[in-house]
Amino acid sequence: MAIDQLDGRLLRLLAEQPRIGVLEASRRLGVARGTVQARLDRLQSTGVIRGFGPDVDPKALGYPVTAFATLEIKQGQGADVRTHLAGVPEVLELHTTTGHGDMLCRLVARSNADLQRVIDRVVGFEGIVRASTAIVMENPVPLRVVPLVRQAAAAEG
Amino acid sequence: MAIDQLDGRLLRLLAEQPRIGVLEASRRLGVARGTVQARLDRLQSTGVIRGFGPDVDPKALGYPVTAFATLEIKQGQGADVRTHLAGVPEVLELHTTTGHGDMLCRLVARSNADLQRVIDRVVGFEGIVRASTAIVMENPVPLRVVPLVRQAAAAEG
DNA sequence: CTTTCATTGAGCATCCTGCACAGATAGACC
DNA sequence: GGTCTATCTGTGCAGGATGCTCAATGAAAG
Repeated sequence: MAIDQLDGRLLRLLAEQPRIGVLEASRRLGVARGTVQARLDRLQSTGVIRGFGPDVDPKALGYPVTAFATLEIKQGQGADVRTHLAGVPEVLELHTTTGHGDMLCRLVARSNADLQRVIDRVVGFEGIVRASTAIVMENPVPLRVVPLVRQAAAAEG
Repeated sequence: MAIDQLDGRLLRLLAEQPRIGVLEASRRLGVARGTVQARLDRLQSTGVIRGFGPDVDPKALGYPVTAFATLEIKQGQGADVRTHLAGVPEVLELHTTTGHGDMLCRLVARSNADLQRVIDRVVGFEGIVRASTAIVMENPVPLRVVPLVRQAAAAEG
């Protein structure tokens, strides 16, 4: 579970050049091919690397609008709401949280007008008491893990 | 930019079996290898597929706590705040939004106590007026795009 | 009808993968 | 010191995949 420097370098290398193979990675890192293979296997079996799924851009799929909705849930309706939201394709992510709301979800839509339709569908469920939506205008920091990987590797010496 | 059924099936296949190659994909989809190769090239050049970066789990890296922070920014300090937050490794994502706050960011931390340190670092910047944090308890719907891909493919006939 | 484009199937040389093996190195432990 | 375990290294091999090209087919568009 601990990440050492070599793991960190490997992860960063994969993040920047995802299409390189094990052999090429071993050359860039200056280690033997078997080592890279073993590290990769370990990183995957320990769950550090969940997978190599394609990183799909919703914008390019025709969903350029992103929003975050904070939902307030009626007591005891959590499970039903989760099931309901999981059935909405435009719900990309759902978290239950502490704080003012009970849930936070990430939505996408084809347009601002379409966002209304999505929100109506999301909140059109009896377990949801209230929803407040924040539309994303800019995304100065896209989802990233490289800085975290660097820090985790440094922490382990 | 439009996604047809074959693109949709290819994307879903890649999402479920990320380690298969072009040849294996062509077999599963029942099309020629060159077709898969051409589709993949097109999906990447049009930006639908941003890449195949490793999907790293912060929890496995030692950061099991996730939180969302809504930030209120002093007028005209946006650029500085963005730069500041981009320099914090635990900030995985940052959006500027409409609504009650001005920015929304995703944080991770090593523990609830560590989260305090992260938040202090995040808000320890003069451009930030106020911050409210929601700690994630559960993640019933992890980040996903497959349902969206299915819908986008269906919409294009 | 003609043009255009995507798909197909084939071939080729090169390269990579998965696996195995023995030797070297380092740390933990008694 | 001696021993054990784990990791890294360098090597080899067979099988398979990749990137590329080509001509032919088919279908849709003008």
